[in-house]
Amino acid sequence: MNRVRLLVLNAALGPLDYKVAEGMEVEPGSVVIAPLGPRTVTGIVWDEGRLPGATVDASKLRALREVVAVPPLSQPLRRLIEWTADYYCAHLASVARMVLASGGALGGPTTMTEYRLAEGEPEGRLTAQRKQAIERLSGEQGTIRELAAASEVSEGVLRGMVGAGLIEAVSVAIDRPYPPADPDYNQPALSPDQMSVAKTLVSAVEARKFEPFLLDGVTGSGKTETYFEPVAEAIRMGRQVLVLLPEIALTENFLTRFESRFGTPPVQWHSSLKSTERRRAWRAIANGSAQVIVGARSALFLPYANLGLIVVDEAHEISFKQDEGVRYNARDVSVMRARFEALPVVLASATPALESLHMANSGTYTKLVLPSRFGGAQLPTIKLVDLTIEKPANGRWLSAPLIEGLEARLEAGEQSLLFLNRRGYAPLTLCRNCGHRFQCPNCSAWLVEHRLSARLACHHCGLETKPPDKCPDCGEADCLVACGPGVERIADEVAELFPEARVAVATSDTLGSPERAAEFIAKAEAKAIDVIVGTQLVTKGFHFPDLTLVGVVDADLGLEGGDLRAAERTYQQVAQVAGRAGRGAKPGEVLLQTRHPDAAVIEALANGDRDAFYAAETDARKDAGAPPFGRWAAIILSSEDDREAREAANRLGDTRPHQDDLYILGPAPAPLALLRNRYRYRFLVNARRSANLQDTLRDWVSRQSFPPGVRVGVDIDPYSFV
DNA sequence: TAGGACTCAACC
DNA sequence: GTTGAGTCCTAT
Repeated sequence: MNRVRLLVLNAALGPLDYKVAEGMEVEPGSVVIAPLGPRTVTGIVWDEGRLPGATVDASKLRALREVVAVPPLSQPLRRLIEWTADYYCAHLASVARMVLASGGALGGPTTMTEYRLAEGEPEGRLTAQRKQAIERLSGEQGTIRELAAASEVSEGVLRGMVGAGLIEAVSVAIDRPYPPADPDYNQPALSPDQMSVAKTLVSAVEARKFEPFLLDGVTGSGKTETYFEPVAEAIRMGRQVLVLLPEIALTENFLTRFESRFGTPPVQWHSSLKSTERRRAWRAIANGSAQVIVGARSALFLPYANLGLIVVDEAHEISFKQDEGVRYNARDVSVMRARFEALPVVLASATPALESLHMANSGTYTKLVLPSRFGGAQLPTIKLVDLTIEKPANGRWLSAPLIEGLEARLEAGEQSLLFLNRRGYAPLTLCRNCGHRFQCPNCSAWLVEHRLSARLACHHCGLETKPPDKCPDCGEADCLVACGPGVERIADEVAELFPEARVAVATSDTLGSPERAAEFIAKAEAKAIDVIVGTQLVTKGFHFPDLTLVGVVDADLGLEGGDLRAAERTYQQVAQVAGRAGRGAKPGEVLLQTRHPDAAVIEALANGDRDAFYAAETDARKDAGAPPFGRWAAIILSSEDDREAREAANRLGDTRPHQDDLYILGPAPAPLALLRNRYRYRFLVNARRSANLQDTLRDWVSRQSFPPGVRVGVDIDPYSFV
């Protein structure tokens, strides 16, 4: 082969042809560096004939610069890249970028220099900056850039400290191997149900062929221990396993359980890995030496050398859907990857997405059921508290029955969990004098007061400001009033009601890092916390045996807003958080505060009638032509200039396709009409299953050209409708 | 008339 | 996406 076609890692460029230099060995999947104009680009040698484009005259071809010293991307992975780009209307280059996630992992040196504080007491006087660095960097090691971020001191100051001997350089080998996991380290005792499910999955791993499973097990049924058996089998066979988790906050719990089963923690992959760890993990994954990889959705696209099993835990979680860049759903792409790689994939959940359940019920997925809790624990009883009758006091959010429940648990020395899916103290802050509402300047959203960090924060763009002393509108001092509850406010209310109770707030603000999550779990397990007040972060994964009361502060919250999956999400969240109660010997109780006790979802939750909920939801989806019976897509146009965005959207609207199997709504201002300083307009597309949705959208959007400031994003199977 | 702001096409 | 070339404009 002396002429090759490259997929170059540049979204704006189509495939480019090159000639292979004399003596250079390439094959499909080879990662190469190619000259491009005065620059170079990274590219992947692609299969002949699979990247369409005009053929360039041989005389114009330039020679490839070099072949990067990493294993070529496998054929199944190349098919997955093509499928993902095609299905989600994304650029091949953007998908390929996710595979080569860590540019630094490609070639490069085998050792890296990291820095840490030098041993011994620093001598002489220290500047404030240096002092701060010394205080904050204790126990830290990383590149100068990482240390600068950790200490909030500039890189220049740190380099100066290296020169002064206050910080020392350490050489770290990138390819040092991970300790091997022992499949027989600690075989747990499984229930008969678990054993039968485990056996099925182990055989599937041995069979080395594509088979999707829905592992449908009630909360506390021991799904993790069950799927550890096929994981062990894959390790014995020398094959790799990928376990996808929806949130980093859940990783800590998983790591502990994994280590006690296999004797060593798995390899981790997530966005906050340090660059050295990232390179190390990437290379170990690509050369096959990493055995079990636990990661967030981005781990799905890594170039596994020898994958034998994929597990998607808490597969119903919407955080598997990526809402920026390539808008893919890791749950669905996992199944496709398993298909291309010919291996089993397990979607595990206590509250499966309707789509997954539908696939299982129609026989496309093999359904495995764990119907009861492990160790004889009972599912909790669920009671409704009708807030229209049991009204909390003015400015309070906890009803009398819930307060009584808390009191009883405190007296019995048991733990309680209050769930409210709202971070911060209050969702809205206003001026009592003039009514001024604090709004994010970059987004159409209120600023949320966070008292723990004394900030007003926008949950959409990350803006944080100090709460002002006086109203910016009318100038009145000390006039800020909080409107509505957030978890911090609920925690305050509990502290006022029970001053002796030890209350902990559990949100991404307080448990953001693995260390803090671990600290929280340790404290909760040691019963150093009486009442946990948390957001959706506490709805899954946690296992506290003495937690016997779960209070859902506002069961209706998820039903508001125009989300097409609102009912399902409410059901899942409440069912999951209810599942935290009574996981040990003592039975659990769940109190749902609601203003709509007659709503179908709430009734199904109260009666513990999952089938009724799914049946009602199935009917509703059928009527609406929603998944799995029809399909949705969104097109979002955005620009920093409102008029430009609106005009582009209107022009696109004028050329909309007219088809019987496709309904197009819009354009309309997106529910979040301003996000990160960009004005947004949206189309919603509802398609029958018979419609060729992607081709139609691609054709529609590509016929039009947009001004450079306008971004057009296509979202297939959207979850977020903002 | 040098230099800045901007547009545009090519990159294999 | 990035770059260099080309065009137009303006401050000196």
